[in-house]
Amino acid sequence: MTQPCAHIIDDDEAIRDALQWLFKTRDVACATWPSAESFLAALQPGWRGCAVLDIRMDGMSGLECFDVLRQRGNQLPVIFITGHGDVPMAVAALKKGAFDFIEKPFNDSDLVDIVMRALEIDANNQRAEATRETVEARLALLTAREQEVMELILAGKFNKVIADELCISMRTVEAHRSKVFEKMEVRSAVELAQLVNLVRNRGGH
Amino acid sequence: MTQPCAHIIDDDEAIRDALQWLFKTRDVACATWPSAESFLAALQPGWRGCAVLDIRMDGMSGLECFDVLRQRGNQLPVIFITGHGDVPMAVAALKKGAFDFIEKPFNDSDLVDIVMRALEIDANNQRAEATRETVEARLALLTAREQEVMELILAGKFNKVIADELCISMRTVEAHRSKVFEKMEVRSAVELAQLVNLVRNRGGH
DNA sequence: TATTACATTGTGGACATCCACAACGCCGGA
DNA sequence: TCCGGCGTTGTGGATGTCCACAATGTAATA
Repeated sequence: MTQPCAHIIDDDEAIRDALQWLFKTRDVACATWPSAESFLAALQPGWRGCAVLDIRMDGMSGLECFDVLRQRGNQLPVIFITGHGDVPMAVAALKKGAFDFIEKPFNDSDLVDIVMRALEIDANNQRAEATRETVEARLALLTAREQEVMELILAGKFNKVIADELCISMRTVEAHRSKVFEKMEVRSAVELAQLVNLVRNRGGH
Repeated sequence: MTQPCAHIIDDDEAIRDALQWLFKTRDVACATWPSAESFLAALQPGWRGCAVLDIRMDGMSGLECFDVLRQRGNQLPVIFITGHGDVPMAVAALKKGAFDFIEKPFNDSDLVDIVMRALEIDANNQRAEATRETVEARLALLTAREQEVMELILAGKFNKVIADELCISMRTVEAHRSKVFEKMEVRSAVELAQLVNLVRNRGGH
């Protein structure tokens, strides 16, 4: 079973062990990985928690690992750790969406606090993603025509107007409308709008 | 008239002049301020553009200036510049919502690029804010009762159900509903939902 | 005190939506 | 070739919404 945990990715065994021990004493579940490659190879979509990622590692660097993670569509909060970081690197990492960026040596309690905040954020993300996926799944059930009708419903148009625009009878629109409601599991146009707005809108940071 | 411009805030006159010249040659409108205090004293809500803020200044620091700006509800993109920055400072600034954080000496073209991106972002924000304010203004016209009814409409409930929940007649609900539509300038419950969702939802970065 | 804003309710009709029952043509897969 | 999904359309009725016309009571304000 995959419960939320902090994934520690560092090629230095001493640090992995130290962090593992640190998190253990603070009751934070964690897993350790000796390289970016091993972590990415094991990673499953659906893993929750966060990643504590060392930047300078043999093989793939932490920064590259982060890019791959995001390319795979994984939105896990990532906390970078580095002993040789500079301001431009930190700025670039955060602007790309890293959760935090700290330098060694760091204060243990600070790291734990950051990780716990990251875990909280991820728990929220999980709820949002679950909702999103549910809605997307329902949307996927709609035929092209039904989606077309749905858009016009969401624009607040009357069946009569929709019928005119699509050059079909009002009765047909009603049929599609009914199907849309059924597949989307809503009982009114307003509920539909609320539901669809859950997965749209939230764009453009 | 206040057109979008880059506000350069630096206590070093040589730098102000240099940046002003730089922006002028790149056709980027700008204004200069010799201190955080002078900028904040002149600042009007509604000013658009971005701020290029030196961190180390006599009197109020750039970081403090940023905090005051945000406390006032101003969302202008802020680009920090510093000659003595470190990673934690940069990280803290970005996590608080700074647009960018660069070190001196910096490449002129880089700064111009950053500022131009900031100006773009701000132009988008302006549109979003304008919409938001329009909707908020309409919402403010609603009486308490009307808002109450509106919430139930947005929940997708029938007038009959709303009447039961508020212990009033269906006719009264219809009257409120009508008033809500009129004041919100929409013609259907779906339009209302779309409009209100523009100002809700977009929370929780 | 007179005015105004607000919440409340009723009647009646026009219009829109929801729904059950019924049917036809097209197209792709078994 | 037959079946099933899909888009299409119709009828008719129950239910919900929109709106004009009309009215009453309360509270705050000018």
